[in-house]
Amino acid sequence: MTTIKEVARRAGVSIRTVSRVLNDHPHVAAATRERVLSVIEELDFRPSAAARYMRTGQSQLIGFLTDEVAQNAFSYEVIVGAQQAAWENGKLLFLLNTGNDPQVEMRAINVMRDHQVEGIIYATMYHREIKHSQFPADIPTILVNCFADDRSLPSIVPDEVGGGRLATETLLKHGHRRIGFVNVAAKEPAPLGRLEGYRQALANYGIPFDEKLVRFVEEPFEGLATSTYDCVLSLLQMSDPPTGIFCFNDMMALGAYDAVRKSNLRIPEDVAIVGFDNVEILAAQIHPPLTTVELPYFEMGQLAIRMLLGEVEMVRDGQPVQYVMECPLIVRKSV
Amino acid sequence: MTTIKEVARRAGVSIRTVSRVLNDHPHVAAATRERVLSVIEELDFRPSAAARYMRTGQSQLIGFLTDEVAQNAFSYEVIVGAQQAAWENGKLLFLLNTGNDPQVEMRAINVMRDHQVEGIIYATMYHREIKHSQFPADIPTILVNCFADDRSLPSIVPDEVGGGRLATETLLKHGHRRIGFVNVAAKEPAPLGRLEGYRQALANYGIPFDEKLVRFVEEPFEGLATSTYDCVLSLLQMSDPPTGIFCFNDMMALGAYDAVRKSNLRIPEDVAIVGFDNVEILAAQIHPPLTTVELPYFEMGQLAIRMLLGEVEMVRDGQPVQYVMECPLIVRKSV
DNA sequence: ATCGCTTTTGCCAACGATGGCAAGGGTTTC
DNA sequence: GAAACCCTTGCCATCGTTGGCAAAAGCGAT
Repeated sequence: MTTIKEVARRAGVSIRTVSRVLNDHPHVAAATRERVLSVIEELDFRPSAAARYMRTGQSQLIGFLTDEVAQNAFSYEVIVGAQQAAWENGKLLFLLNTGNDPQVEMRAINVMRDHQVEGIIYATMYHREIKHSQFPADIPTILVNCFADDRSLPSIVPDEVGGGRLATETLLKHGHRRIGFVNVAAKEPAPLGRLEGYRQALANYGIPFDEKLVRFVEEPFEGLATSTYDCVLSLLQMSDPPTGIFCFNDMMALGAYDAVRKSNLRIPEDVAIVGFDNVEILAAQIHPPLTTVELPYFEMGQLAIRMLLGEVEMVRDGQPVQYVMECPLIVRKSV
Repeated sequence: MTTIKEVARRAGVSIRTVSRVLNDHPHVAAATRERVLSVIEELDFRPSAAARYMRTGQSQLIGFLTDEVAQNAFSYEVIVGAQQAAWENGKLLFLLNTGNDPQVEMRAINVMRDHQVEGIIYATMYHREIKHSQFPADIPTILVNCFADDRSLPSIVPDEVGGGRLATETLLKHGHRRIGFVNVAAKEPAPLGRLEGYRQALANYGIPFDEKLVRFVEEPFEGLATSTYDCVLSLLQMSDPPTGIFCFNDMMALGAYDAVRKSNLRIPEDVAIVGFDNVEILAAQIHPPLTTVELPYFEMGQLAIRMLLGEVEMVRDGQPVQYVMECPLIVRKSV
């Protein structure tokens, strides 16, 4: 490893002078600067980040914690968004996956502290509530796709209600009046919020809520689409069947497609379908391509970094803020 | 930030003694150790990783570079695998996404050097060849899902040929003798290798290669499944149609499913289908669930770390080694 | 040549940790 | 009772960098 000392020796100047060149300080003769620069170039010298941190106290590091790795690895987008924003600001991202194990989580946070991270981003795979207590008070922390039980930390979450409303209104706008909703049964922000959005949209159009049109699928990942298939089939066999169906996510839309086809109906002519999540690999590939609501993961990651950097406020009126991100509609061909 | 100095002061001992306690050195009286430990606990003190590195020269950091973010974000598994293995060995992962921009790549590598990473892992989203020149010679580097043009760096790649053979033999084992292959048209290791595997499998069973059974789809991501749909339709309309179809990836299998259904045939009774990639969100959800070959991304990430740590050899007979990872078959219901 | 001013440069201390060495104190051995 | 030993502890230098301060050098004006 070449050090600043070696550069100084070769350039025939003191260490201090090299440091000045390195940091673009004034008061260095042009010729000297030139000479130092060429030695730096020649030796391919780069100052040690650790040593620099020691002196300046600026670690330039941001810790990124994730809980489990889910099937919907699309939340990877959060990481990419954060990484990109961090990079643009000269910060580096440390990645730690905790597998949702509280012990690992605690150790991970300690490791982050060891490295004097300037902030921590904690992102979950599913939108959910988490315990606040685990986070150190002395490091700025942003929650992404989750929020603290006591709202004591700033957070960024998707607007589930708005997304549900948007999906439903899309169907309403196209003239559908009987609209089915295949939801999942969990008591989590996503199913709860999307259902609320569904109700709001109906209310906006003056359509009474009909609980027979809302079905709940049990959670296990395997067979999610199959359960949806059954739901949609029974929905279509009603005496007054829906002409539009809103599916909790794109995987489930896959099951809905099968059910519609099985019923010898066409999408979107006979039955329109809207999904949620915009899993491109799925939504863009199935036939016809699925109109769906997108979870703005990339932007959420980006925003988290901006908050840590102080570009966006983290606290308003003494309260940690929660940003509720709009979920845009991705129009394809299923409506 | 509490420092070792503060701990020493409060415990009424010298810095050196605290350091000894921290590093489990002998020659510390039990009572003293106890006292120091309790102060550490009380102050919630953790030694600075940067300062420690300065003295010991052990950064414990590993840089992880990725090129672009592809639609198949499943390669995220590589990162998780690496992260987990790193964590188990007390190492930390730095994540940098370069967007496949050579300039960013160069700067990213420099940043890694600034932080004195002990090694670099470079992972690409698609299996491909890359230029070697960009990597510094003085930092151990492992390529994942790619390999250097001049083979000058150790690498880990999936066994495309073996995977293609496995997929094809799965169909052969189930009695299929006319087997179609929908490939993509690019001259890349994946399509080339899988085709070679397809040929080998046929040869093993003494079946002549029939080029009319192999179709090539142009690459654009949008409409991949649709193009496959057309291919498979024409395959099924042949006078001597295939009873088994091997699709280059799972997205394309989606198109194949549609074509088979359109032809009023059943999967797997009339036509069996095998995919590639094991994109769970897709393969496990479609009906019937897709039998497919898995890309062992997680294991590849893990192995990369093991190589960097010296648990697995990086060089044999003076040559950087290339690990060709077996791609296992995931049996579901489409064969 | 001297003075004063500005520019350029270098010395030294610091950041927070670790390791070599030696000093202090207690115990054992002759 | 003194020498030899071991256990425990502390002092100091060090890692690679930056910043405060002061010294040196250059330069124009007297």
